[in-house]
Amino acid sequence: MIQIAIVEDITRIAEALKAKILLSPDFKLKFIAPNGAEIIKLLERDHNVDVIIMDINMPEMNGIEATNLISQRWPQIKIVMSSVFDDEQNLFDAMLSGACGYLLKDEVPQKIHRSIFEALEGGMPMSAMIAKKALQLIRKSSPSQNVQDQFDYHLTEREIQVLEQLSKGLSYEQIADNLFISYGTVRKHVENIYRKLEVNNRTGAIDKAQKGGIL
Amino acid sequence: MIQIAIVEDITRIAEALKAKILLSPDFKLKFIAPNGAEIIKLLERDHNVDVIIMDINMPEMNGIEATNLISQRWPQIKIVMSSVFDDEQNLFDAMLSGACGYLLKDEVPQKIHRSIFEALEGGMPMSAMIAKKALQLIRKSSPSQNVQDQFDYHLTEREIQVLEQLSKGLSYEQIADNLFISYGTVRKHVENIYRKLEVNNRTGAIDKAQKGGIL
DNA sequence: GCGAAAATACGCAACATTGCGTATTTCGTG
DNA sequence: CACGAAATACGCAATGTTGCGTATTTTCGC
Repeated sequence: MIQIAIVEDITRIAEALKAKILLSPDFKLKFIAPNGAEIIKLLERDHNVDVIIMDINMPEMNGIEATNLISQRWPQIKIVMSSVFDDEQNLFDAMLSGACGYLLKDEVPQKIHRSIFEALEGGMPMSAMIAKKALQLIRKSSPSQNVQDQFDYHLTEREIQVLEQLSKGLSYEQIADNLFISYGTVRKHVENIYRKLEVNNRTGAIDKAQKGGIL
Repeated sequence: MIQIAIVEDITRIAEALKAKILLSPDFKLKFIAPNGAEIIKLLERDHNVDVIIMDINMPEMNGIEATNLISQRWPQIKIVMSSVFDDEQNLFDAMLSGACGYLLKDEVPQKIHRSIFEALEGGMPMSAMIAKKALQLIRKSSPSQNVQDQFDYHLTEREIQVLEQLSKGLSYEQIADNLFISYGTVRKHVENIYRKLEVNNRTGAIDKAQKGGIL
């Protein structure tokens, strides 16, 4: 069962979204919050959430700020933006803040369902209009000179997940909590990461991972 | 019925892809071509094709060149790249040539299925690994530096020096040694840095400093 | 189904980091 | 000169990290 949260200030829209999501038996709607501050309070009590659908314009704390905080503190939670705006700046801000996808508000249920699965699989779900903008952005960005083929340190999927959380400054305990494994297991993963990267502390690992294109 | 074409030189892979596509009754496999030159000959006779799944590395005419030609001549045809390579340059070339999506070769049937629909709807279907790269590209080309640069954390010169050394993974003792101050002083600087950046560990400080343009 | 690789988990011990309090000295500005 | 900000410095206690050993369970390809 995939745990979903909706963050949206306009009740009518939140209800519509809820209805669309509940059409599928794969999803459980865990939280509905009216703004960023509220969802963070809820997550502090229980962060067992897979995907958050986040509005951008909200009172109290907007979607960008909230996404910044959440993606820092619980990096394993996937955040998909939902907005009526399809401009470049909002897309940028969303992506920079840690969102993995961006949907416009009038999407049909099937598209929303697919987007949630895509987000979970590490994809980048977007509405057609947004995809067009994203494509333009990628095409505009200059062809990178340093296509320095990354070394393959043979990190496993799980190790990369741990490394990502390490790089955000989370403690072993927080990482264990986020990934639903024990403190001891996190420690073992970290040991293996350090051995593979040939470093002996967190900062060295991050440095090497960033230079090697892992992060 | 959605008309599909496969362009792939390795018979084994082409057959595997064909099998995956034929799992769905929505798709009709119209053409299988071994290279870019061949698919173009076929399209010249009959271009009633909705989506082409195009390999990149092929003899005669590679996928990038072929995509360039096809997207120019039959712009309504959606082209999704398929490759074993997940590097930035190939992604970039593919997007420039007119492809709308990029899949890695080992995708499961459902993902391919979804990707074809997404392509038709104007989306940007990508494998998880590719989505990650695309996200990096977008983030790199960010014009919105001003969003973060607004915040001045009021770090002093000395604090920035300490922060720089912190970010390289040096211990307090090494930093003290490098800056000709005592261990205790380094600690105090670190405390002040963390307070100003509102973090409580080294990695969090580095993360924030990098995002905020301090480092 | 066998075997290898990965993921899970814990204990011990050494060492490093962090938070808080306190205090003195240095330096530039009004 | 007086003031405040910055830099210097140390002690204590709590917490976090790292390295090493060991061990079981799970997953995946052959």
